[in-house]
Amino acid sequence: MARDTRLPIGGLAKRTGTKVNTIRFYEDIGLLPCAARTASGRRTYGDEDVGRLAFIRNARGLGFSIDEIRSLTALALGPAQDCAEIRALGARHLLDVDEKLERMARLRAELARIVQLCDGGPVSDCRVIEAIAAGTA
Amino acid sequence: MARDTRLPIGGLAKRTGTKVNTIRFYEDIGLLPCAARTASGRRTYGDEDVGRLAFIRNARGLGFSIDEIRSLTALALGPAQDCAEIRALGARHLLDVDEKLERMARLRAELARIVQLCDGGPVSDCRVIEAIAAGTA
DNA sequence: ACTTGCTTCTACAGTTACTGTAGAATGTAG
DNA sequence: CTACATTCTACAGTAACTGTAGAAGCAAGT
Repeated sequence: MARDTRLPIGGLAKRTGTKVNTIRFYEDIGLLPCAARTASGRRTYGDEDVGRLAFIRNARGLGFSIDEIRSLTALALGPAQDCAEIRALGARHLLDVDEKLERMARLRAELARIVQLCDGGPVSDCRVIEAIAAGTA
Repeated sequence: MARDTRLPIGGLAKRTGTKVNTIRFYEDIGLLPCAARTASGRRTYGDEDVGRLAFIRNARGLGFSIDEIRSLTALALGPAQDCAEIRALGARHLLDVDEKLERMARLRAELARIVQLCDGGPVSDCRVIEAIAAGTA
């Protein structure tokens, strides 16, 4: 077992791919508990902190908002019955993502169409501006 | 010809599906020119303003940033040669959108997988939290 | 004429999730 | 012992709005 793997904030940052300021920010808003400090007042982190921050970063990467992550961790620390709520939160988020994906796909098609309007034609015939102005239905 | 179709800010807002505050915001940052005013100091808008705001809203809907829209309108008002630049801007934005789409699709798959972990199993076996914490590769 | 109620005015604070900067102190390597 | 890197706190800035406060203007009903 690797004991005494205490990291300074920069180490934790490197380990989790997070910026130092972001870690302090998470502590400020209570997403991370207050870190332990050295005699001189510097933050030190252990394995549990690495795990918790990794969880946060992964959840953010999955598109969960900070408020959602707050719910998620609160539920995770709560009674086992709340598992249903956890799943519900995930499912709701999945619906959001699907909706966003659909909108983006439509946007993509429209944008491609508009950019095509320029392709190969003489420069003076560019209709991109007009196409955008005309609206995307 | 419909002359005298001057609108107050609320009318323009309704016509273009924009909030009143947003219109003022666009004026503040110079995206819209300063509006004409009535004797008592209220903004009035004509057809050209409707068109310009519609263009902005459509471009925003297509995901262009305000800075990009600034470039677009500057180029649109410039010499015809800049059409190539307009197309380039659109193409660049299209690449961005494609990239975002890809990332979101991957995220969607991972999220779906995680939510599945709960489905049908007993409540006490929920692994959503662990799955998120484990990272998404 | 008067009052009610809606719209508009300016100006600024709040949102989300960070990122960057200033200035001081502390830690580390040569 | 002297650089240089890291950390500390505290606050300003980012994007693109949204919301609020308090005052003033305007249109309609009585």
